[in-house]
Order: sequence, then C-alpha cells, then structure tokens
Amino acid sequence: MVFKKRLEYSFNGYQVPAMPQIPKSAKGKRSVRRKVVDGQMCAFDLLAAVAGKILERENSSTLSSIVGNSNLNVKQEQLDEEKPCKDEPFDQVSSKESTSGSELPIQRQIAHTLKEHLQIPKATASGSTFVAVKSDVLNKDIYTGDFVANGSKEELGYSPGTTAKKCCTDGYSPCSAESCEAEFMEGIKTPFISDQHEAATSVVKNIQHSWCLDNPVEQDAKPPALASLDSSIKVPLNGHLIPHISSFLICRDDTELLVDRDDDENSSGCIHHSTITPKALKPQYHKIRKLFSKTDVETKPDFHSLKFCYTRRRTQRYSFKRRRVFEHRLTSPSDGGISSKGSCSSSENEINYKTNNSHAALHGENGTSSSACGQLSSYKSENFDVKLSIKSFNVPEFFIEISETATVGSLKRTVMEAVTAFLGGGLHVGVLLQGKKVRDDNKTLLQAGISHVDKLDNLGFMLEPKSTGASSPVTTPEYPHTLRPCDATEPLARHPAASPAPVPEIFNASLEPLVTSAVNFLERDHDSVHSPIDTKLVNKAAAATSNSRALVPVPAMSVDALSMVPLHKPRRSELAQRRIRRPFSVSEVEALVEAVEKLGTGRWRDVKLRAFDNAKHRTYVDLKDKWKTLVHTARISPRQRRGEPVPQELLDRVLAAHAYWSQQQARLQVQTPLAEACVLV
DNA sequence: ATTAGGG
DNA sequence: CCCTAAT
Repeated sequence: MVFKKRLEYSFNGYQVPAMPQIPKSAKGKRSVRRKVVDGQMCAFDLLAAVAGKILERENSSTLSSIVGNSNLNVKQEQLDEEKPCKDEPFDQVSSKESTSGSELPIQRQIAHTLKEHLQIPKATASGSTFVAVKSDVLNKDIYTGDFVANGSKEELGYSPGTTAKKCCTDGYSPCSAESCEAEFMEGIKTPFISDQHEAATSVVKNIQHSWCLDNPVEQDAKPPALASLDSSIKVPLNGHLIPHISSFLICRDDTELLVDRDDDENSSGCIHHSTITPKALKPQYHKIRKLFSKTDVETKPDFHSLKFCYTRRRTQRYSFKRRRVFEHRLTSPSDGGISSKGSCSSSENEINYKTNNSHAALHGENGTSSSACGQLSSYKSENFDVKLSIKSFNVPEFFIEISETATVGSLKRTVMEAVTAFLGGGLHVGVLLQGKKVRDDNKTLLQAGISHVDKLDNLGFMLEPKSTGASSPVTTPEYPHTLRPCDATEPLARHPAASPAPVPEIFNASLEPLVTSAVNFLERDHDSVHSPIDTKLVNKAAAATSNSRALVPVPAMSVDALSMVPLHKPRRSELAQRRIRRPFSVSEVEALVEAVEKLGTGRWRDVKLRAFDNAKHRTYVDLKDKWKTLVHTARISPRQRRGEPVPQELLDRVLAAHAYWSQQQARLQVQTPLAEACVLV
C-alpha cells in the first residue's frame, strides 16, 4: 500500500485586493477610492449591483437577470411619482423611488447589459459603479498571491521549485492554518500579453460605440461628471481583457472625494492603477512588462503559461497589515470581517463611506441626526449621495488539500483554481452595517442607515457562498454549511493534466519526522498566538488539521494530488445578523398607539396591517416589542428615559390603552375557564 | 404564520 | 432587537 502525506491548508478568508488606487492628485496624499451611490437606491439594487456579476465572467450578460423578480417594475412605476410629502411615514417616503434631474433610473441602468453599464456615467449609475467594482476585483485579474508562513512572506520563497516539504523543513511549515495563509496580492493583474491588448482595444471601441448609440440623450444632457467621462474615457473594461475598469469609474469621483492619507507604499500601485487610454495602452504595457522583469524576479514560465503574473510588494508592512486583518477576523468572527474594532485594519478598512453631510459627522459628534426624523428631513431636503469605498472583499473560508511534495508554484495555482472556482461557483454579496448583515434588500440605503454615518468604516461587503445555485444571488439569506464540492473541485480535477505541476513524490508509510515536526510546529505556532481567542481557534484548527492530516492512501501516481476539499466551519458572523436598530419615531409611536387603542394588545398582526403595512422593516413582533417598551417607558420617570423623547400625551394614552386592554384580556381569562368547566361538567 | 414572554 | 415556546 502506498501512502502519501497530504497537507491541508485552510484559508480563512481571502483578501481580495483592494481597488486600484487612483493616481495621486496631491503631494503626499493618497486619495481614497470612493463610490457614489444614490442615497435612495434600494439596498436590493446595491446588492444586485455588487453581487451582480460576481458569477459572470463574461461581460455580456444582462443585469436584468439578476434583478429579475425584484420589485423592479414596481419601482419603475413609482419613479415618476412626486416626492413624498412632509408627514408621510418614513417607509412610505422611502418606498418611493425618485430620481432627480437627468439621472437615469437606477433600475433601468441595472437592466442594461453589463457592457452598457460600464459606460454609464457616475452621476447616473451607482449600480454600474458597483458592478465595475466587483468585476474589476473578482475577475481573473486576481491571481493567487503569495503564501505567508509565520507572518513572513519573504521566507517562503517564490520559486515554484520550492516544495511545501522544503518549506516545512525550513521551519515554515504550511501545515497549520494559522501559520500559512494565502493571500491575493495587493494588485491587479496587469496583462502583458499582446493578444490581450488587442482584444482590449477592440472591446473598448465596441463599448464606446455601443454607448454612444444607446445613450445619445444622456450624453447630451449629461451632468458634469459625464463631461469628464468623455474626455478621459479610460478603458472601461475589466477581466483579463482589459484591466482598470474601476480606475476609470473611480477616477471621475476622486476629485471630490480625496481623503488625506500618507502615501508611501504605492509605488507599484501607481503603475497598476493608473488609468490608461486605449491609445496609451500599448506603451503602458511595455512599461509594465519591463518593470515586471525587473522586480518580479521569480516569475516563472509556468506562471506565464497560466497567464498569471504578479507583482511583489517588498514592503513587509503591507503583508503585516493583511495579517492583522486576518487575525482580526479570527478574533472576532461575529463582526463579519468588518474592521471597525480598533486594530490597524480599521485604517485599512474594507469600506469607507461618507455622506454628503457627513463632514459634520466626522468633525463633530452628532453632526447628523440619527433619528428617523432626521433622515426624513435630510431625505427631503436633498437627494444626497452615499459615497462608498470598497477596499476589499472578504472571501469566505475554504479548504484545500495538497501533497506536501507539491511545489509552491502548484500550491499557488491550486489555490488560484480553487478561488476561481469558488468565486465562479456562486457567491453573493452581503452588505454589513456595523458588522450586521443587512438582509432586507428592499430597504433603501437611507432606511438601512447606510446613508448617514458617524463612523467611517461601519459598512462592509462580504462574499458568501450561495446555498443554491438556482436562487437569486441577492436573496439568499442563509449560509450553507458546506460548499458543494463540485463547485471547487471540478475545475481542479481537470487542471493538473494541463499544468506543469511537479510529479508527486510517493511516500511510504514512515513519515515520523515530518509528523513530529509538524506537531512541534503547531505547538510553536500556538504559542505565538497573540490573543486567547486566537489560541482557541487556532487549537481548534490545528486539531482539525492534525486529524485530517492522517496518512491518506492514494493510488500511485495519482493525478489528483491537487484536489481541493472545500470545507466550511459556520461561524457566528455567518449565522447571525442582528438587524440594524431603528428607533421608532414619534409619528410611528403615535400610529402604534392609535392602532393599539383600537385593536387591543393581542392583535399585533392587525396592528401591523393597519398602521405599518408599508413599513416592511417593522414586523408585528417589532410592534409588540415597541409597545412593551412604551409601556415600560410610560411607567418610569421621564429622566430615566432615553432616546428621542416621546410626548407625555402619547405615553398617557399608552398607559390608558394598556390598562384597558389588560382588563379586557383578564375578563376573557375569567370567562373562558368557566365556559370550559361548564362544558366539562 | 402569530402570539407571548424572556433575554 | 433576538430567540423560542406554544399556538
């Protein structure tokens, strides 16, 4: 019997590379990329837009398929309605979508094909912006990055000839999840293959052409932002055909969205992230290639053949930051990867966002009202945009298994394949606000609280596996406990044959030294963990790894040495998502009181239907709870009350109604048992 | 799906 | 606001 030892790697959350940086526009400053989203855009649309094309590498399919069954049509009908009047309940207000000026209805934009989408100017297309963001990051531009062992990327070596085994013996055993991470490099793959260039150019032409055809009116009546679009239409394509789509889209925003930030590690980023015009494309490529050959010492033929290329950041610092993010996730899984909890990751946050009126929020404490009324008024006063910056996506954890004699290069490739399959296999985008998932896709950003902020980084996006491939990518609320193996393994299964992967070395059953060293390593590793929670989790992971690292009988010369087994350990962040808190406004309280006065305290469904039928985020449970708290509030002294003060008059009515209906209930309680007793007798 | 109540 | 038992 032939045994082969296998190594398993757990990748606990990839860092999808940050958006390309926009070029520096101020000395010593780095502009932070931001996205502009219509403040009224439904969260659904946001999801659709972001999630939109994660699964679809081809830029040709339509977004309408994603929007599909949504409230698209309804909203389109509502588009022309006049703006809500003053005292309309919050939800009625928000449910009406309105566009201002020459803006295109977002829904219509989403119905566009993606190609067209990419043309839509910023001023009109928040959805397209996000699509571009997604596409830019999640297409094949991403490549498998380097492996970090013990926090050190440098030591592991880049040569595909360096085997994992060697890494082990060198003290950089990739055996434990903690000690070995894979990460996407902080960059976007830069194409340097000429046919890509050709394709790119032609597609650009097509795009430009189609855009002109399809949007003649908009082009004429374009808002200011559109003007800059025309003058600098910058290869608005993504994928391996043309990179930098997001640069294109982003750059139009940057002037107004600059954020002071020291820029010291952006040397390569400048090249990658600079926008390029079709004409300038070719020279740029040469430049880049040159730079590659110089910097990227270890770029090997098999990577070329796979059309992977990667830059290499020498700055250990960046890697460290990444690691911190990783650890942060381990430490507080419940935050869903949102880095708002201190640590340096908050400066490297995944999402920054900012409202037009958030300057006050930034500089003063309570610059923006967080009450529904405040939202309402600001909503009415102006259609402000929400500016978002997607720094990175967090790809859910998955698992691969690989022979320890595989080379690092093949490991990278394996991970690449796995990730590609993973991403392609079906993900949807979750929106997190302050670490909580925003599940209600029908909420507007305003309603969801995404439009007003007191923190910069309490909004996040996360990629999640879809539970079913058939379901809409934007409506899957549940996190599957396992990933369907076919999602990830299938591409892998057929890949090894075509790859220059190393011939797997066959081990016999005596592997003591290696196992021992692995154990040692694990212990060493867990000693080095920083926080207690970390330690726990790592131990867990280590145990799991140890168990599954048992000798695995494999057929000699098996080709599936690179098989990948996606696993999933459900964590709380995936299971639970507390809804965002939405304090009841006075008008809501009034409506509630009125309804309860009439219907009583035991018919919350009717109360809901009567007074909150159009408030989708208020469930009858919410109303019941609110009534409970109202009764409590009415009973305590005014100085003990918190939040927006409820008029005493209302509280009096609450007490009165509560007393009345309690009495009624009591009477029923008395009557029923008697009746039953009579029946029994 | 609703209701009631504890957390 | 969440969770759950009981309807």
